[in-house]
Amino acid sequence: MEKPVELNHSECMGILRPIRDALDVLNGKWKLPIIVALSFGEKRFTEIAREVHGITDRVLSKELQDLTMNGLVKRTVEDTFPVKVTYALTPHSKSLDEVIEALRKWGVLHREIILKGSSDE
Amino acid sequence: MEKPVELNHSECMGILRPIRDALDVLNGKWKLPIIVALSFGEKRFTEIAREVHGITDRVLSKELQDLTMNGLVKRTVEDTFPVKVTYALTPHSKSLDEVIEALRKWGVLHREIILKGSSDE
DNA sequence: CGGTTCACTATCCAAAAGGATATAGCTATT
DNA sequence: AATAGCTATATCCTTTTGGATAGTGAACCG
Repeated sequence: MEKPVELNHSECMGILRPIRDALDVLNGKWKLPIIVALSFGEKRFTEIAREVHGITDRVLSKELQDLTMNGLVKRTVEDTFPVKVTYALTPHSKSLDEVIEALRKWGVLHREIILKGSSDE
Repeated sequence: MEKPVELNHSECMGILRPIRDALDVLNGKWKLPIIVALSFGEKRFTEIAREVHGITDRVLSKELQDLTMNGLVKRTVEDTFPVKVTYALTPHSKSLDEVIEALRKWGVLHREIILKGSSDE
């Protein structure tokens, strides 16, 4: 018995892997709101917590770690008074702009189409 | 004490809502693999199940419902032999191509940057 | 000294996503 | 009638994600 044909898969995976990577970076309830908050300038932990309303410290901490590990956010510790920590977007995060804009545009288009209830388009 | 400034939020939400919509449609482990499988032509339930390896019937059923509700997949019941049901991408799904391509390109770029370990970009 | 701010971390929980398995209705074959 | 293939749906369970709450340590405020 020849082994089952799953070969189209390897091919698909080559396409899908980077897409998954990208979605993983952006996904979750808070990544984008945090990025947007930081797009107005660098901020401290509690400032972000206040602006991204509804997020808890625990989750914010974790999300900032994720974003930092993915090179989208730079964490800076100033060893001043009570250890000031600031978060800012990195240059790399700029490269996300096209992606975000593509998502946003499609989201708007999609909503229109769904609301029209066109079941065949 | 004036009420806290959460006004930037309404503004942010206007931008974020469509992005969230778009991510919700694409997200999850299986949506893209299913779309890719269907991009080679219409397929029947079990064909998709075989091609998208690892997916269970239960999940495939649910995902196809989601995609159909979102107008990306058309479900056709042919009342022939043993009720042949086929799934195919809709014209609307074509509009996703740019989004997917943007995600894919960014995923590739991102991987390069992460692998380089550049911690400041 | 007690209280507050900052930047977290720890513990516990609830909800959602996803997987394993079984089964149903239908037809076609034997 | 028994069996098998197709298209699901139902139950149950595990994993992941995110939320609630509290606490840490250090500095500053009164």
